[in-house]
Amino acid sequence: MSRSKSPTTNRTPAQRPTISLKSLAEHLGLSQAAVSFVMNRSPNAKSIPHHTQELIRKAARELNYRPNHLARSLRKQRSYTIGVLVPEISEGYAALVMSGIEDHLLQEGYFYFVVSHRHRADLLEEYPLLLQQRAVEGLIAVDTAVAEGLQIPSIAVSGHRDVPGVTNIVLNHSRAAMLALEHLSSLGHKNIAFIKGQEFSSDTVVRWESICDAASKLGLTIDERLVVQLKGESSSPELGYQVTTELLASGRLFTALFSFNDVYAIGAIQALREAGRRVPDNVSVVGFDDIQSAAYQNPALTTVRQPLREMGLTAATTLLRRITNTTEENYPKEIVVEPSLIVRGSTARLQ
Amino acid sequence: MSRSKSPTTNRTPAQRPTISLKSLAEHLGLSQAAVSFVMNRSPNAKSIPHHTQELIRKAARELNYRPNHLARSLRKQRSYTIGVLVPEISEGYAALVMSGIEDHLLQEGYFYFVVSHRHRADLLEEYPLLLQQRAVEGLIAVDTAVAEGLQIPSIAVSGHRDVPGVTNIVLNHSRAAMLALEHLSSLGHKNIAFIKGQEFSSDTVVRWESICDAASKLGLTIDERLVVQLKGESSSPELGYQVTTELLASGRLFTALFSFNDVYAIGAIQALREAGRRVPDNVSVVGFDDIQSAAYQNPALTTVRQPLREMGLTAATTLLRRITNTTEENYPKEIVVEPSLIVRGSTARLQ
DNA sequence: CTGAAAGACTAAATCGCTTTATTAGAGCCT
DNA sequence: AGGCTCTAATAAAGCGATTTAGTCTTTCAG
Repeated sequence: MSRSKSPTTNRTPAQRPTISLKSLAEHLGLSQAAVSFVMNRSPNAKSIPHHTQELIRKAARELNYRPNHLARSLRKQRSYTIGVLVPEISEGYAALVMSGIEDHLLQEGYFYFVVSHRHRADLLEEYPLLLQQRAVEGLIAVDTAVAEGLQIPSIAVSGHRDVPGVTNIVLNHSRAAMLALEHLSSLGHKNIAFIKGQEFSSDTVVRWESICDAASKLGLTIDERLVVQLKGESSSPELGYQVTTELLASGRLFTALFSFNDVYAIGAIQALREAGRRVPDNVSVVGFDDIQSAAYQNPALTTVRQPLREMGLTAATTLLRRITNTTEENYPKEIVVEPSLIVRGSTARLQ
Repeated sequence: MSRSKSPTTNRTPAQRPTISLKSLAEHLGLSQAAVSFVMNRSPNAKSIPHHTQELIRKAARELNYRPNHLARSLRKQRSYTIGVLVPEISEGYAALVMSGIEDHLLQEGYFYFVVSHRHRADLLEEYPLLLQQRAVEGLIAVDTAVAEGLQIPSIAVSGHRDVPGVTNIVLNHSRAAMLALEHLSSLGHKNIAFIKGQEFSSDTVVRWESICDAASKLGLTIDERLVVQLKGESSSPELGYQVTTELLASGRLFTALFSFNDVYAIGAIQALREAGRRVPDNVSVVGFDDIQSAAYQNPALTTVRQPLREMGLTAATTLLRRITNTTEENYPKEIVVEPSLIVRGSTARLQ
């Protein structure tokens, strides 16, 4: 199959085929058990003399022994694998959370499967089952409403459903809304337009409620005619462009716009610009999330930052703790993380 | 553990614990073999009467039988799992390729592990081995120089190393360079600055060579003093900002800038703007990749588009073909994909 | 009435490991 | 000599499937 060009220069161990415990044991003239004990530094190995242990390790190295993880998982009933369920990989949101997740998991010797459901109900139902068939020890759902009744510890990042057995990692939404509106209000804005998230996004409802709350606390009134709702599966700036165009067409006056997220804010700014409205001179725009490119828009985007990487990290840490803690009785129901307002060039004092 | 609130309303099958083949067989009073035959629609099942088959399937459904994938993999020596090695899970390059990969893999019943090496040499060496221990049937390396001597079929997306056993999926770089330079040249630009990629990026060398080639074909001379090289691990626009600032500080005249990728182009535009140079009036900027936000920059970014999703898709398709084809003798060594020039607002005729 | 073929299954090996229980011998004590 | 403990291991069960090689009926042609 893989005829090596120069069999004499096999530098890396990777080049030689891997060997089973059985053949290693046979080669050594020892039992599989003995070898297993030593390789795993199991307490049972203490009766095996150092000399023999060295012999075993040496042979393992030379014959390139690498235990088959499948067999080990099956036997130990531990797969050291978890499942990550995201709406879509290519979105900035999921990618950032995932990178936080990965940091912790791989460090702890876990691997993970990623599956993206693209908001399809059938996949949303099927994937958790498939993952469980593959013996994942836990599940992290990102921006996804997980079904009830999972058999394994689960974490929802921005899941917003109170499901037994699931730890929710959520942003402090009232604070987030307050940060944004306070900022706009302090700049003198009163006529604020809003882009609401799609219905399938699990953040949509709570975010909107928080906005209404914050507005009333600040004495701002929300004009329903300045509120547009995103529709459709896509998560490209195009959507923000569309709804903003509609908003402009309606003719209602607004001096500020608070978008559901940065991506749509970017589309919105484009639409405003094309309509001859300058940002931030005529309209101030606030985004949400603080994705990488937010800082590099023109103008740079003022936004409510979600600590997405940290949320992923927290998700992973909490999940592993739940997996290794034998007592699952009082797992954390909710972990709240704090937003921060990043003021950049897309907002300015009302003139 | 999971005390169900209302045990009478167990709607979804997910709520009941899964059961083993053994217990299912016992419950039915049949052998495991018989059940296995039927569940897998194996040819051996043809001697089992329809009536019994139905009984088996019914019981499987009711008792929520879901075969343990670990056990199955171990026995069949097929894991239906592949490994994906990326530099970093970010919102840009890797995420797009991954979404292409995922599309095909999941559809075909494969799952995949993602690992990111962050350019660390130890991880680059270790991860392929760990993945093989986990019995992945193939490997896709994205923008990563894979080590030699893998025991499994492997695909490198923009890998640029001629490693036996690896199928390379590469962009037609000479065409890419030609597209960009032709465009700039036709707009009258002669003094073109270049941002070269970091040394660790596998595209860097071939891209630069293609640029030199194309330039000489077009009769353009490259002024070495207008070439800056990116340094450092980061892949944020900040880096592009920095090198462009240096470029400007050097005082050399240039009317166009070709960036290693869109992300750095975005940073570069920022730097140009802050230095009082207008894009595209004073300087035309061409990016590379066509990431999502490229279209929504201000000005919208002219860029050489890499079909990243398609490259991921091709990688997955090719890999699965290699896995299922028993004859690995003449696997494809290289698959070339074509770039396209997306002309937007960041380039203009020299004035 | 017999032998072969078909029908309806089953027993048991196997994948590669972990882990419990057991053993065989050496050394020491009484 | 017999009984202990300690050392240095090993045998074998088991994880949960798949799969090969049967076994026991029944049917049916000759």
